[in-house]
Amino acid sequence: MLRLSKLTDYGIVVSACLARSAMELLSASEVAARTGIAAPTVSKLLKGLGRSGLVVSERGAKGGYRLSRAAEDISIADVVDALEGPVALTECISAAGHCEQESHCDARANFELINAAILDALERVSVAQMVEGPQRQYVDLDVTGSMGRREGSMNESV
Amino acid sequence: MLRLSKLTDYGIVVSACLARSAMELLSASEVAARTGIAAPTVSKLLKGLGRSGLVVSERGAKGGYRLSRAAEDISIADVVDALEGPVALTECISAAGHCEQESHCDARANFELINAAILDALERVSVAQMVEGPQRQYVDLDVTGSMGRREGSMNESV
DNA sequence: ACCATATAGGACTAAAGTTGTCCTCTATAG
DNA sequence: CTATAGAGGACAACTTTAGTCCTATATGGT
Repeated sequence: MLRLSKLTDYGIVVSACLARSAMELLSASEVAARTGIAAPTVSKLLKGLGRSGLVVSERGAKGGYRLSRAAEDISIADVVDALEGPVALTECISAAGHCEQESHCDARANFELINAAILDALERVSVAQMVEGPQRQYVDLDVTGSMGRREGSMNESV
Repeated sequence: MLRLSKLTDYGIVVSACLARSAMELLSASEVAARTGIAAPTVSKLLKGLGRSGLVVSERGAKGGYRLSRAAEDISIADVVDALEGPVALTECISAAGHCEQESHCDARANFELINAAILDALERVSVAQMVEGPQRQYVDLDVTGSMGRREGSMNESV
């Protein structure tokens, strides 16, 4: 578990679809057709992404959606944030203090760190990269070189 | 969002509680009293942790639970895994292939990388550390110094 | 031997969140 | 002025999660 909601997952696919068409205006139904996701759902997602400013819309006939900025500048964290709100691994991170423990809760500070690490992982991948295919870059520079262990878990082979 | 279930969150607290008492045997009700979590819930969690081998139990009067190995050797990822199953950010990571896209899904490989990075973050913190309080080590090297970056995250100092 | 205490395991209920659909309103191109 | 397309919100079905309870089994102490 520890899973992204399906809607958010779709949201990333939808964003990637827009990224593929650069700055072209795509209607919600066009996106639905291309991604295979049900039209009303795509519509809902695009509205949500629009509210957060990740995509911009044009109404009326010939209207549609496009990304508000370069796909390289939109991270997965941005999309997740737009659709599910800020990443907060545990309740005590988002909601302050109604935790009976608090006093003897050394855990919290550590949770915040874990949370930050996860957020970092999500920020490090852009929508553009999702379109491009497996990211050598990411693998080489981040997971291997740093994000991971000191000796690099994933591909030492850098 | 992108949140751990509350039960898992409690599970970590329960594990930390056992860690605090070293190898002493604690009954479920004792743990409940110490953590402030409802007794039946604690009981349920301990059973779950027992099934995964993270804690060992002794039945009968004077029975109770204790960690099966040193708290240093149990990571948050272990606890999450025990209680919610393997970390899988998206469906396509755990369940193979019923995704209409698959063909033009460059996303998947990237999801796997993000997933690995998150898993890594969870593996890097032990239950023992949750008890010890804020991890200077981690803080200095990761959040402060870099958190993301190439310079070694949690304990470069290894 | 018996009883009190504890865990094992599973059934079950209630609450909450997630998904997905639909309807009405507004804006724009032709 | 009409067809198309987004905006916004209501809502119903479904799934998951959280928490409780009950019965069976094991063990220590009297």
